Amino acid sequence: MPELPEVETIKNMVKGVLLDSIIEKAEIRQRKFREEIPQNFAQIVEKQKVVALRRIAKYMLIDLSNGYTVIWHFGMSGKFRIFAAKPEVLGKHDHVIITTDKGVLVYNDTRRFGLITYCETAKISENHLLGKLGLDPWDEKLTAEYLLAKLKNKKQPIKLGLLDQEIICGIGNIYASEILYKARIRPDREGDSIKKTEAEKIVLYTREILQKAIEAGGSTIHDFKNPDGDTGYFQNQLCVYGKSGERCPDCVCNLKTGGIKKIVQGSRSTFFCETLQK
DNA sequence: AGTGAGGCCTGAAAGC
DNA sequence: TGCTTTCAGGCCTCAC
Repeated sequence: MPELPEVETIKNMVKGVLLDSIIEKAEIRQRKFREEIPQNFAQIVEKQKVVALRRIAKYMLIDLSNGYTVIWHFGMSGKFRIFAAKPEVLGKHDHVIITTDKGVLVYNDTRRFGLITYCETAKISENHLLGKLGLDPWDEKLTAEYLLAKLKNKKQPIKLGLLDQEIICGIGNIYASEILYKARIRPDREGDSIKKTEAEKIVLYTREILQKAIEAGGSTIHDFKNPDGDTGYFQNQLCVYGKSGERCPDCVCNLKTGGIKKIVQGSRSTFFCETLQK
């Protein structure tokens, strides 16, 4: 579920419980996720101080005082809740409970597509999960030229190019549709058909949309909840995602054209306006 | 090498 | 009402 803005929201909200705290206990009630939680996970993190919280792509990183970093991914349905003390009653999918001297984090992940592991902080760039990731949206190396070079000879639709975490990392299915809408580019265009001015728009709107989404606390389409139990608000600003048949906000045409279209690409839904996106 | 389909899991919502 | 099918903010692996 969570894309970059939602992970950023989660990171900001767990700061109070995690940053500069001492991890007293890591209770693992379920180990089977996208990767199994390592057997010695609790041993690695317990009694350590949290020295930094970071986000890389859709991963949250927790840097510990012993030179290890916890790598946490939320998959489609992962979420935290924050408590002052461990709740007496836990839910079916409350899989991991982190107790610090500042509070308790309960990790709930219905579908278990998330992932929790660790690696040496110094070796993050070699990590198999993090090492191959492309540029962060705000990396200054992300330019129209970079994007064009990555899209060269790509016959894949541009929408799938935006979802490719080895090009730009952090964009997910909602924001890919939104970015292409703002850039006025049809999602089914071949990657290598993108012109320089269009690549510039993609870079610009990637940053703008993700930034606005972070400011709104992310998007809640199905069940995203931040650690306070609240939904995000960016869904109210979405232009096309999930709105097939409706009129897009900037459209000059009428509904006789059928409104916003939904197509399937790479077995995921894409939404776009046939009138405005060329 | 690059691409598309299928799979991992569970539950909500839609369809019949 | 109840059963079946479809779909979901991600990502990996396997065939071609």
